[in-house]
Amino acid sequence: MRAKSPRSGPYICGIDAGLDVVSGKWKGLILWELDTHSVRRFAELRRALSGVSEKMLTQHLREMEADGLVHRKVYAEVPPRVEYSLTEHGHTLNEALGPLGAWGNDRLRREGLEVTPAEIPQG
Amino acid sequence: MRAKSPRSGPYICGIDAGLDVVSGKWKGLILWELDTHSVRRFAELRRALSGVSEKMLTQHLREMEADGLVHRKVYAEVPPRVEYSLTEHGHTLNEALGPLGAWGNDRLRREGLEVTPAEIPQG
DNA sequence: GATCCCCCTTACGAAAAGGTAAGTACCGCA
DNA sequence: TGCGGTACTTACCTTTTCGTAAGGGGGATC
Repeated sequence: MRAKSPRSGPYICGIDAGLDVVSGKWKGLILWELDTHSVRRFAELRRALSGVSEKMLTQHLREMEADGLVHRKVYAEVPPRVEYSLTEHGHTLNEALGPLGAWGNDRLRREGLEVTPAEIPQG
Repeated sequence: MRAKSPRSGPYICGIDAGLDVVSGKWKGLILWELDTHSVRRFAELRRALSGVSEKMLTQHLREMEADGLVHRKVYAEVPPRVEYSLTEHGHTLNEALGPLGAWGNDRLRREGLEVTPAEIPQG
């Protein structure tokens, strides 16, 4: 199921290694969502990331789990219950992305770019 | 020649808008290289980014120019001379990427990931 | 005269990323 | 009995991204 091989070649620098784990259409948002809510279930994430497909969501979550960013806790219940949360590394990564988010907000403002309505998290 | 359409849909948040301009195999490194040397010619960049093809380099530079990150100055000489440098926005973006770079360096260390030899810029 | 350097452009193709749709197995509710 | 909810998996297809290879037009160098 793994769509992203664990990286073919070596990394070039820290930014390269940092960008690698967040490159993915929804990863930044997953990080932000898990940081603000601390614990989220699969369906909650799916509703929060409007437009994401179930396939992409599970794929991204698995990759982020493999990268040590999110923790996945499965309850042996029926119906199934799975809870996602950030690991310590995921939390520090989210903090490291703070300045980039601020820069991005500036960019949105100064270029008058379109932003999805409903939610405009200031993250 | 534009390989990346200026973004189909709206942005979700600042991180989304920030990641959009740096997603590209060599963009982080171009940013870093232009920040440390302030002015670089095409061939200099090509040598610095070992492994990049000319096509990708020009493509990335054009996209970053369109995004207002780099400034492209062409001298009407022969042989042609073109100098690239960071704009103000490119510079602030690079600063905003600092924490991510530090996080990435931590990741490289703690996971013992492979890094390209020769150059290990601490950026 | 041949080759190299400069800064690209173009064409072609492979690989990766992402989207769509359906199926799984079980349960509660009406 | 049928539908919706839980958390996925699988197959198939399109789009995007990246790489390879070649050309181009002039000048300098050997």
